[in-house]
Amino acid sequence: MTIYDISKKAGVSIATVSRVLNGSDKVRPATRKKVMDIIEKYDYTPNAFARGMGLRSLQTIGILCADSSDLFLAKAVFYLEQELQANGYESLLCCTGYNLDIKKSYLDLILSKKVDGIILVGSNFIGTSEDENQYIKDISSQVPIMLLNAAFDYPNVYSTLCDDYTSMYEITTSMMESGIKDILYLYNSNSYSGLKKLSGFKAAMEKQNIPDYEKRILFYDGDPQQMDDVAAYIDRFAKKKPSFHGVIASEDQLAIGAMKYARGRGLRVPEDLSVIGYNNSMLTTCCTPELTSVDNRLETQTHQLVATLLGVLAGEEMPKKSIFSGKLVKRGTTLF
Amino acid sequence: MTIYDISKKAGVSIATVSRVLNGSDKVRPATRKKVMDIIEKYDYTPNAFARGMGLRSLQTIGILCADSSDLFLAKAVFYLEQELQANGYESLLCCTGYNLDIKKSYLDLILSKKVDGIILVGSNFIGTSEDENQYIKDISSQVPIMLLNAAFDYPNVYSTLCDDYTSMYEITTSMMESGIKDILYLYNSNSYSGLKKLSGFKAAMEKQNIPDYEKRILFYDGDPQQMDDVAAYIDRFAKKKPSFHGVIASEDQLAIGAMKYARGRGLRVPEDLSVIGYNNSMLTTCCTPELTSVDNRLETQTHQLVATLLGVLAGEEMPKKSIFSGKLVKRGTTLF
DNA sequence: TTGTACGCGTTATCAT
DNA sequence: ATGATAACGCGTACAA
Repeated sequence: MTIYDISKKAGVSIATVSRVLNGSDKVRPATRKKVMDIIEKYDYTPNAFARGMGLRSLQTIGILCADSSDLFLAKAVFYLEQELQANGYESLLCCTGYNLDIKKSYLDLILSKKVDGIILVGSNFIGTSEDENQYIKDISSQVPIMLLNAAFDYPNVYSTLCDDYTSMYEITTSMMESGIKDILYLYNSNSYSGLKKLSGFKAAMEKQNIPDYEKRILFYDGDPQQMDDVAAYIDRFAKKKPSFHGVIASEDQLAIGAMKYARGRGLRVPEDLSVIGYNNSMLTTCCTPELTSVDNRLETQTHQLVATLLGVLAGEEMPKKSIFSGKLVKRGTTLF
Repeated sequence: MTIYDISKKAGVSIATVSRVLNGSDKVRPATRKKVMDIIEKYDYTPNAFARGMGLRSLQTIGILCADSSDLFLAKAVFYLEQELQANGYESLLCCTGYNLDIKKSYLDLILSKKVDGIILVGSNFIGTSEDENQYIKDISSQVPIMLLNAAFDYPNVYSTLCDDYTSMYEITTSMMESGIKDILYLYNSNSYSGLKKLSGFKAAMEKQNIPDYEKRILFYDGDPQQMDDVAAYIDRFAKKKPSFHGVIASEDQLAIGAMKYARGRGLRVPEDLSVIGYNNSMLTTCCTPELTSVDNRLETQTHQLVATLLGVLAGEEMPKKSIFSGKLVKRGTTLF
């Protein structure tokens, strides 16, 4: 069934069928009904490829993320897909892994599929050097690039993120005000967001003139899903480095690892060790006591991101950068 | 840049350019090089829509799942996307939710985008009645339908799954052999897989002639991510119904809820209460003690599913049903 | 080995 | 309001 077949059976031209299909108001109700009847009778659906060719678009957005099974990224992808779906767009998902070169090549690939826009999910797509981000500049001329949880200032690149710096500054300060000044900062990513969090922690420490706080900054280089490895890593650190009575982690998974460490040492949480995670994932309610964590308003972010994208595609001028503040969700691993 | 521009600049016809592009061997090396140089010089990429029209395919597979942020489904989607990507296919992701009518409409939608095949991720796409599954029959004539973690016998429908019935039968039997006969079975889904698990449990119970075991079968109707609600639900059950010293859950999340229940009651796990989960998700290592669970070999399943799909698309005859046995991963919540 | 010409199914631009 | 027709860019018989 093609538009020609329909037009013939309905006794009109293909132009009229096309008008009916695309809801043009310049068609007589009687004609519309006649055409619609035939369309429904033969269960006709326009050919997507031909349609894409005419419209230069298949109403598709490319979603790139390093690992869609990651707790945080999976939720982001889910929200994004829902929002896009609700607005008539399909989602082309592409999991790139964390290697930069592979990311680049996938970006080219997805671009060749003629997507209307590209969403880069997670701050690991943005590096610190101009050089690392060149690949984004290269493609931004072709389609709008949306960044979730990262920021990069460049034409046709739009950023939506949570103010991780301030969140981290505030929770660090809160913990110090509760009396715990020797805080271990545990992180595992030097992504855009990862570095923002780290500087938030540092700023809070310096504000309170905590000496040698850098010695309590610990980078974990393994798989964060291996909680036991995280725990063992902290344990090794604890054996020779300065003591600590609080842990702030850049991710809930790492915080869970810290709780495992505490349990292994016979330390009570939160009495002997306070712990704060980040992302407010479902893990926070899986452990005992439940984990205090930072909610980075992912759903708000994804909603705003898609709204911005739709605006851009409609030719409107949209904000280049949308920042939301995070929110501390207090549970059982902290005293305050 | 179109194929015409390239052909003109290279001094050949578009047919030759097309041949070079598609790796035909019927083109002289010198000509190939000449064309390739121009292509690279102008960074030419064929228009995907026009290409799709000619080939009647855009090398795209539709992946449908109820909720891509679900721990299990997210991992499945991730593995699938990786496998497809590695074989030159893109993934069109579509999250449908659990409502049947919505699933149907999304299926039509994704079909209209001319995907080469459709993967239904998760057993919730298959109902018990013929009527519920009619929508699958309707579309199976158009593209191959791949089922992950479910089975349905129909032309052009291929199933890949784990033998949940046997897994559940075996772990139930194991727990009984360890001395625990009063086992609470906790589940939250009547999907294909959910019912298989349930009958595995029942069969094991009947085999050992356990009286009144049905009274210890508990259906939880809420959000499984709310561990506290699960715990409270079990607690209410425990107050008036027969006692139990073991819990087998159809999902890790429910098992975590059971552990929360135990902690609330002051019961020791596993001394006072044994617990087994299902899916072997990352949650198993987040709790204390770590959760014994069933690994349903998701990666093996996804690998096989994609292999089967590729075979079908290549016109080969492939197995209609691939079943893998599960594997019990013993951790700290069981005595055996 | 290479080129010509047509088909693919739409949308868009003109006339009418 | 409706129709005829020209793009759109590529793949591919078929011809050379």
